[in-house]
Amino acid sequence: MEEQLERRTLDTQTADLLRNQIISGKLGAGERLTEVQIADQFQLSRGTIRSALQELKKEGLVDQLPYRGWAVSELTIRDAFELQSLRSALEALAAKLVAQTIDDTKKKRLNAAFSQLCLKAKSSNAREAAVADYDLHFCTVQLSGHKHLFDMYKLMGGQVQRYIYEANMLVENGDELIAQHAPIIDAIASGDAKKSEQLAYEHNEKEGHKLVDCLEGALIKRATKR
Amino acid sequence: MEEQLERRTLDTQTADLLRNQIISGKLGAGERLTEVQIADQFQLSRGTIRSALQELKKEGLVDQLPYRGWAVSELTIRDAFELQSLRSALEALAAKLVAQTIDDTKKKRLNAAFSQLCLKAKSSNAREAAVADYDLHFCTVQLSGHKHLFDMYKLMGGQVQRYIYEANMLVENGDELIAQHAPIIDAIASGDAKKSEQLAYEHNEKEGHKLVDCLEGALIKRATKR
DNA sequence: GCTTAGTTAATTGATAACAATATAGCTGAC
DNA sequence: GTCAGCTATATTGTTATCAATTAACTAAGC
Repeated sequence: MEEQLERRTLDTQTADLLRNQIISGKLGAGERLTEVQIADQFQLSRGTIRSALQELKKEGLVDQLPYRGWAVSELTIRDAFELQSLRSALEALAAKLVAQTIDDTKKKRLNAAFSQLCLKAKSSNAREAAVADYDLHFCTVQLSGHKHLFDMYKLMGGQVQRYIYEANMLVENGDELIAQHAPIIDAIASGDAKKSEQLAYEHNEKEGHKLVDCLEGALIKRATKR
Repeated sequence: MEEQLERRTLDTQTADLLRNQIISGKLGAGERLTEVQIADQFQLSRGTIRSALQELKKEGLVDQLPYRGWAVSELTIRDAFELQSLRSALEALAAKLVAQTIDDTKKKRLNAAFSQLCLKAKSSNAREAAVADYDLHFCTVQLSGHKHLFDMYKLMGGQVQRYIYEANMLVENGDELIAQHAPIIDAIASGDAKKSEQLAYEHNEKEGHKLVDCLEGALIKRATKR
């Protein structure tokens, strides 16, 4: 067991804080941010804040307006669609890789994440179910052992969680959510790489269309409000 | 016509310079870098260099060693394999999207890139052919109109070009290179999304295995030299 | 009234200085 | 001789300051 103790620099800590505020909507889309304002708020220097904002820029959560400041990025329907199609491609690859290297440890972790999803899907609110859904896919990416894939997935994680948070009404039917994921998990656990890949890809593709429909209602108001 | 005039900040310019040096091998894997040394070399301040290095860190070209410095990242066979499989997934998605939205303008740009590949494959050295290969795929990603996909592809571009540069002997046979790509281009131009996706994916998967074999020879020496 | 040049306030771009940390080499007890 | 602890040095982490740029405002000229 590695006692990693994780020394975290101030800029990464601030990035984490701001990221959470954006994902949770506390900082709304389009909201303007200035380096000095955040620096005052956190009692840190501008350089540190600047570094944190640059991190979030890479993740697509804020836009940099040269010499004018920063703004929380807008989450358009197009963005959500694009992110969903990227998830499809990446998660399908992950599913294939996990199936190819499945063992007891991985089965255990996979089942744990799936159980959590079942729990949340049945008893809890839609948003928590959506988060459990994301966690399950995150788990497969982790288990794939593909470092570059994992890094990429994390990089888009903020934006994905953001539209998940926004579109929590996506999951109307918990049982359906479970039914959709069960065959994927089965395929991975049985080591059928081809099938795992195919199912994971199709699942996300289908969800993509539903997502766009769903977000249209939630976002169209804000889009016109500019 | 937009006269974009592209104002570039110093940190991005330095990042570009360093990136090229790493891709071309002028800065070799494992080489140590210090902020002050680079700052002196370019007559810039440490803050600017720091920002540039952080950019390259995101692209996976340098590693940050807390309180100890920076180092050009090692390019392992595992890395090359992972990057190749990621390319497969992303380029397959791109091929599908381009096929779905193909028009005369896109056909023209695609054919131009393909012609360039044919030219380099026949007359020129292997490295230039490999670069033209990369440019062709870059072109499809661009034409897909998928902004997030494009950003991600660019983000891994540095590392990909790096192993392309390293493994220039990969292309032994120019005609084969052309023959491999022709059906993909045809499928895209004819608007067959499903087929485009399938062919692009398979092409890269196959190349992946060849790549690993090829790199094993080139990298194994350096790996033991540590 | 409309345009245009100049002015000012706000904000980042870039630099320089200070603080914290990790590594390596030295010293001395055992 | 070896190893724990100390110290010096190199290097980054963080802060503070100066410079450059933008955008909004103002007023003069037509």
